[in-house]
Parts: sequence; structure tokens; C-alpha cells
Amino acid sequence: MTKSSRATITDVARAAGVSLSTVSRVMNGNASVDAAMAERVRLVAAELGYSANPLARSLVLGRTQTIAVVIPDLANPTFQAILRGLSRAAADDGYHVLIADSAEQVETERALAETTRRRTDGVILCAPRLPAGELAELLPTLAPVVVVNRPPQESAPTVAADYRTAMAELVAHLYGLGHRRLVFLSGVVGSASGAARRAALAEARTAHPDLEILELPSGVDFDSGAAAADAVRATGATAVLAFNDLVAMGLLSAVAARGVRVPEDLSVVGFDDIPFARYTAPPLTTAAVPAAELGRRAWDAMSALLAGDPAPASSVLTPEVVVRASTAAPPAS
Amino acid sequence: MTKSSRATITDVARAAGVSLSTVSRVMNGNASVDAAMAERVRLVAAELGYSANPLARSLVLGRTQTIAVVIPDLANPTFQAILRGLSRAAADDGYHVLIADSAEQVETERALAETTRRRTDGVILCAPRLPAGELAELLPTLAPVVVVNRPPQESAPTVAADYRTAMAELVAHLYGLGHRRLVFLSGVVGSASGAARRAALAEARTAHPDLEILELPSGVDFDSGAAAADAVRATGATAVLAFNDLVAMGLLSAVAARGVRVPEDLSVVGFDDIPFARYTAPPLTTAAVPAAELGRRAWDAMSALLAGDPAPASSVLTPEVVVRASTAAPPAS
DNA sequence: CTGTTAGCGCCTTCAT
DNA sequence: ATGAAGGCGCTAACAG
Repeated sequence: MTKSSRATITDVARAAGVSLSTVSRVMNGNASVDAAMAERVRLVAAELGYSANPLARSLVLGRTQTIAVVIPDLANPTFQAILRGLSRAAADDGYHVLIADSAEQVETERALAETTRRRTDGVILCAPRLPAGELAELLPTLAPVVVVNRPPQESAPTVAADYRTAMAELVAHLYGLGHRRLVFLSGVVGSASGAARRAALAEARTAHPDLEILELPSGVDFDSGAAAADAVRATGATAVLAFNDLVAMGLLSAVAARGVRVPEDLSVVGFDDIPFARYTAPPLTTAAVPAAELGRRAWDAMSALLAGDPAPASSVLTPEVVVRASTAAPPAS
Repeated sequence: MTKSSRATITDVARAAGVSLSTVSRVMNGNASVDAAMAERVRLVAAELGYSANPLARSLVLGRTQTIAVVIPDLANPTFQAILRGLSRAAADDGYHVLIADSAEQVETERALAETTRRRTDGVILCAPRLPAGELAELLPTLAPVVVVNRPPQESAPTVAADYRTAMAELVAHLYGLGHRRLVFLSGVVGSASGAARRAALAEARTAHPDLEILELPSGVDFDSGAAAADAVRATGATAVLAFNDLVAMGLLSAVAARGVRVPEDLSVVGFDDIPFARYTAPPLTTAAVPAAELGRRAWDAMSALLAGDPAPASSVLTPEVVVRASTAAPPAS
């Protein structure tokens, strides 16, 4: 009737004929222990397959060696890439990551962040649509916390891509090609990066009085891109700025089905440069958001916070425009 | 000098003038407590913003309300979908998910599974390349554990897609179109689903003596598909079975650059039906692996295990072939 | 129905 | 250098 549950520190102590504290000390390399005794303890521990219960350690140490990441949509390639970069960077430093997919439910984001926070040492928050006010008041309750893709915050370091500049460059690319009438497929309302994109558009309009930029609401996925095809054509625009690559792909596909040629009849640009953007027909011109790098940096910032270092500065990366085959000069009218 | 750390059960008990147990009881709805007293406790708890420390609960209860999932590659759309289905299903049942991306390092998979297991209540293991023997000996140390996309196991329920049957149907589709000489881009060695695919091929060869199926090694991503283009053409095959959609996409792209038309000159089928498969040029014929559903079922199995129900039967889903535009009759020779 | 007591497994002063 | 004892925050017998 041997009890086959896992060995505890008590078992090891007893088997080695020492006290709990001694075992604890040798396992953690704290203080100094007689060499022979230490060796014996290590041996016994190995024999018993002992290693400290992480839960118990977490409770007493007050840290879990785990961070939480809240993501609005695990189906979105950009968030997937952020998660990947983050997860690998954290793993390299011996940290685990708890994921919380809010499935686009903005209302639950706060609760999600707060509950996961309690089981972890900090949270990385990707909440593009959480209203700025709510975000600001949520942040202090979450510390340590780092925010992804939002403007700099008072009470948390921020890691973000510069959507505004990238959008400006996309517009410049199109303008340089000769386009004067564009449509922006604007994604869902209330997203932070959407606001940044829109700001770039406003600036472009004042900089180029001869440039017209229309705005059409859309979603953020394939279907909404496809659904926008007719509306896009109806505007008479010669180029379209899709909210992201997914929307661009949906549009590309729907528009092809209607016999319009890209880029001869219509230029299309995406946003994000997801891995698939180079495999569309035609390959998509887009702005490359370094999502995995964003994730890595988010971890770096969190890591600094956890180490008690001075709060890291907000870091921002500027996406580069990658010109592929979905853009060209407008058709001669 | 108010201590602003979080309220503990002791604080609530003191503030409400009752004992710890009473607070615990009302918070958990256990036993029965005098209505008025319960109400007072609830009020105080709310005022203090109290809710039980999950770490402490985990320690005493012996459960963490969290499961671990080990994934070989967070960059692979199929695993992303499994993770998503899993994560949402678990969340619906109030469970959290700890992710462990082994980044294709088979050697670390075991350690990863074992460490994450200790901080969680169970693990969902996706380890397509872990040798069968190692898997079998690892499983008992992990219980409760559910295995994804591997043959049925002795000591763990299994959730899998039937890669063999799907592959057979893909071959049948091509054979029916008139193809008699195929190439299989076989992915990395040692993967369980790869073995299943290969088994289907062997059967097809004996069933159709006039059918020739060559095999070309490849990786599992875009680049390896692209890299195989010349070798594929050199075989003179009229159709290719790519290991997965990623490989197919890379191939499609490389082959287009060489001026070969798909499907007129060459038919191409993928595997998995990732979301992008319908947006390739041409849209990809492939076998639709219901990855998110796989994730959901993995959770269902885990949930049963956690509840102490009899071990759930292994469940298998058969992917459906979805015919799009990348396949057609072979060119008239 | 309520309060007291004993742990869950571990780390860490505090003595020795 | 080592051991004893207290406590992390909570739940679950056990009395009353």
C-alpha cells in the first residue's frame, strides 16, 4: 500500500535524515550547506524524483513565474504572431504564459484581465477596442502590466506599432502612383489602431487637396472584405486601403469574381503583412507590422517591470511598406 | 499609512466580525449560514473588493482550474486553430489555459509537458513527432492527459483527425480526374499524421496498379513547398499531394513563377484547409481538418477526465475533401 | 449554525 | 551550518 503520490519536501528530509530547511536550502542553492550533506540530499531528491511543488512556492514566494496575455481574437494572424513572439521570449526566461482570448467581447476584457492577473505575476494587455477611459482606470489595478498597440499610457509601459506613419506611407505610395480617389475600408469602430489610421488619412487630405479619401465601414476579416466589393466599385475609387490583409484578401477574391483586374483596374493595399500576404493573387502590397517582435518587446518590458527596474519607456516600431503586385498606376481614364 | 495590498479572508472576517470559516462558507456557498450574517459578509467582501486568492485555493484544493496545452509550433495555422477551439471551450467551463510552444524541439517536449503539468490540472498534448515509445511512457506521468492527432493510446484518451482516410479521398479525387502519376511532398520525417498519409498512399498503390505515387521529402511550410517546385516538375507527375496547405501554397507560388499553370498543367492538393486555402491562386483543393473542433473535443475529453468520469473513448473526425480550383484533369499528353 | 484547529507544501527568519 | 517554528491564504474536518 505504498502511497504513490508525489514526493514532498518532507519525504526528502526524512529520507535524508535532515530538516526541511536543509532540503529547501540545497534545492534553492541558498545559504551554505555542508558539502557532503548537500550531496546526500541531492541524491535522495533525485531518487525520489522530487522537485518543489510550484503551487506551494508560488503561495509563499508571492510569484508564479507566469504571466497572462489577453488577446481579443486568437483567430487573427497578427495576434497569433504577437502571442508567439511573446510566448517564446517568456519561455526563454523561464516564464509561462496563460492565455485569455476575449473573443472580441470588449465587455469581458476587464474581468478577464483581472482574474487572470491574480494567478500570474503580470499581464500583457492587447485590447484595441477598450475605451481609453476604461483602459486608464483598469491599468493601475493590473500592475505590473504592459499594453500593446495603444498610445502611451500613464500607468503602464506600452509597446506599439506606428499605424499612423505606416498608413501615411501607404497613402503616399498610392498617391505617388497617381491615384487621387481612394477608399478606406475602415474596420470596426473604436479600435485604437483604426483611429491612428484615420489620423493619417486626415493629414493626407490636408497635405494633398487634390486627394480624395472615402471611408467605407467594414469588419476585420475575409468576409467583410468580400462584402465590400460592390460598394468599393460604386465609389469609383481607383485604389483601396483595406483595414488589414484579411479584409484585402476577401476584397481581392470578390473583386476578381466580378472580373475586375488588380492592379490594372484597381489597386489594393492591405495592412499587417501576415505570412499569407505574399501568396495572394496578386501578391499584396501592405505595411509590415512586426507582430512577433512586438510580442518579444512586450515581454522585455514585462521582464523589466518584474525585475523592479525603472519602468521601461514606451517603444514603438514603424511598419515598413512592402510593395508587391497589387498596386499600380490607376487605369487611364 | 494604509496598507493597500489586497484584502484577505482574514480582513473580511475581522471587518464583518465573524470567523474565517464563515466567510469561506458564504463565499463558496457551502453549508448554510444565517441569512443576515451571510448578507453582511457579502457586503463587507464587496466593500473590500475581496475575492479568494486563487493560489491559496489551488494549494489547498489541489486543483488550479487551469490546463496546459503543449503545441509544437504556434506559427502553424492548424495548431492555432486547435488552440483556439480548446481555449474557448475551456474558458466556457471556467478553466484557464497555459500554453507551451515547444517550437518544434522534440527533445524538450517531455520536459515541457512535465513542468507545465505541475502547475495545472492536466495537459493536452500535441506532439506529432514524439516517438511512439516515448509517448507511451510519458503519458502515465502526465495523467490526466489527452492526446491530439495520434493513434489511440493505452493510457490516455485521444482526439484525432483521420488523416489516412482523408488522404485516400484526395488520391481518389485525383485518380478520378485521370491522374496516374502523382508526387507526395512528404513533410518532415517521424510525424504521426505523416505516417497515416503514407499508409493511405500504400493502399492506393495496391488498389490501383496503374497508379504511380512518388515521394519527395519536404518541410511543412511555405518555403519548403517553393523549394520543391523544380523537383516536382522533374518527376513528370501531373498532380501533387502537398503535405499541407502551407507547402501547397509555396509550391503554387513557385510553380506560377516558372510559368506552369495550375490546374491546366499541374494539379495541386493541399491538406488541412486553413482559412487561407480558399484565397490562393487558384483556390486550393484540400482536405478540411476540423482543427478547432478537434480542440473543443480535446477539452471535452479533458473535462470528463477531470470530473472523474470513465475515460472517454477516443474520438476521430474525418476531414472532408473540398474541391476548389487547383485540380483538374491532367493535360492531354 | 458557527468558531477553532489543522493542515496544503514550501520558504524564511530566528535561535542554536 | 543546521533545525524549529511561523506563516503565505485558504478550506475542511471537528467541536460546540
